[in-house]
Amino acid sequence: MTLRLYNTLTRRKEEFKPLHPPAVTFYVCGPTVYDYIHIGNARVFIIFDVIRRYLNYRGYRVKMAQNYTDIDDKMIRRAAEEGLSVSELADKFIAAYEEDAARLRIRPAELQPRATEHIGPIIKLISRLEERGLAYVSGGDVYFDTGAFKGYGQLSHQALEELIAGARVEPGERKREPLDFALWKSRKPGEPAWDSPWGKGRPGWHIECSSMAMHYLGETIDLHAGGADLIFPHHENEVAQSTGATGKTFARYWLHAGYLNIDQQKMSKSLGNVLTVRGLLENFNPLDFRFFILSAHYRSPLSFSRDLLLQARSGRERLQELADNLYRALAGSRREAPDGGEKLYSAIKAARDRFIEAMDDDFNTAGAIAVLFELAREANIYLNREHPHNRKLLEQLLALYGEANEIFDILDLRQPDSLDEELRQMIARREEARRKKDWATADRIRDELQAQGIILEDTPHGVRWKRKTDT
RNA sequence: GGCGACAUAGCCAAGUGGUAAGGCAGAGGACUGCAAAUCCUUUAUCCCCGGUUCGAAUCCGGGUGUCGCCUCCA
Repeated sequence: MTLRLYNTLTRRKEEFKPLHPPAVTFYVCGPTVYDYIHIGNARVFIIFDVIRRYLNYRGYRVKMAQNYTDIDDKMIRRAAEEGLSVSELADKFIAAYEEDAARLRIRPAELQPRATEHIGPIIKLISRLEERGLAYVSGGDVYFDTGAFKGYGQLSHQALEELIAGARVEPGERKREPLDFALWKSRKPGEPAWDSPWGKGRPGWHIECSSMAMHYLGETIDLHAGGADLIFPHHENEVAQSTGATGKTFARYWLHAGYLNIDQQKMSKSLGNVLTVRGLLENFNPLDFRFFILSAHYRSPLSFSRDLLLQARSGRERLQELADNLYRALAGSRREAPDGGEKLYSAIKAARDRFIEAMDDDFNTAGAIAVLFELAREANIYLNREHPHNRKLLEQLLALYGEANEIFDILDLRQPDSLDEELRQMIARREEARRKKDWATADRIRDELQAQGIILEDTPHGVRWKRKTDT
């Protein structure tokens, strides 16, 4: 089986062939750290977190870099508003990002470079472009000469003339052609600045990603990813700069995540419909959000609403319920207990194959999740029927869900924790009342427990408790 | 205006030539003192009109609708 993925550059699904397997180099455009991240940002980071984990699962050794843009116009503006220096602002929101990402179970990339810590390599890259006649100085600024680079528009699949027709020039820019973009911006009063061959100034947005990607991952990287709105101009410009400087392919595969929409519209600051991760997590479980994100294909637009998230939660809880029950059953399981025959073992094997098949097809997470649900039904049937349970079978089931969870991270897989002595006694007293058919007492105790966040379920195999999930 | 994506049951959603996965919600049933969980059953003229094909949700053409990029934006 081979992994196929959709490459924005060619607009088709291609077989994934890294340059130096099993090594894979993967660059993801990270946040500009001028504010808390919103749930649309979170979608992108979750998706590429999952893709990266899946590649590792498939035996690749992924080296991932995700940058922090800690210097640009938005940073400068926001810092002024907050009364902070640009670097203080960056520190604040990098810390906030790390907190949010951790709560969403996004694993940090191996490399998390900051633009301001790589001014040297950035300047070197600009110089290379200058030497090759692809950059020019105008005022104190340096611009990329898009007209001099053959192949501009290859990623966004736009003809140069069409792009020019739509392009605008901001006041104060000194570029020759509307599509040219700043590699280096000369210092304005009060702005942070670094020394350079062109005088004091700061890097443009696009050059930092090219520079850091090549600095850490090499001049040709395997995967480059980001949100769909980065295709143009950001990634187009990265292609131009990097290929322009080295003459080599910059990124072999470009992956782009679809938008997360609210009210049928793209979420954006200007529309005022932004929901931050912090705001979301005040009311929702991070795992429900991950599950929600993974229930759609990563390239499709996805609508967000409270209702849809609640729908996702109900589904996720079914899988969580199964996982908890498997662990509970494991505690009382025996090696020689009935395992229901070959049927379930082959169902587990088939599930693993189909899971991989779905994920190999351009990371079809929705299809892969469906496999987990189908196996869940088989597993539930077994859990309801047999007692005690066969240890080996339970272990194999848990192994399968464990593998899937190592990629998706949508379940809490854990041994059941224990209850306080007091609560245990309440349950025992209720059992006693039930034996005496004293339903009033039994129900009163059940209500009391529920008030303390403990939900009781009377199953054919005895009473079972679980903690009420938050939010 | 240019480029592009999408349109599958009440809702979400997978599915690129062989006759519609999965989830949520609903209905009925089993189990249960009740509840919960679970299991069983049940819900689709695949946006419209043409065409190609023995056969199309899937391919082609034309509509209609929604969204996006072309400007900072994940």
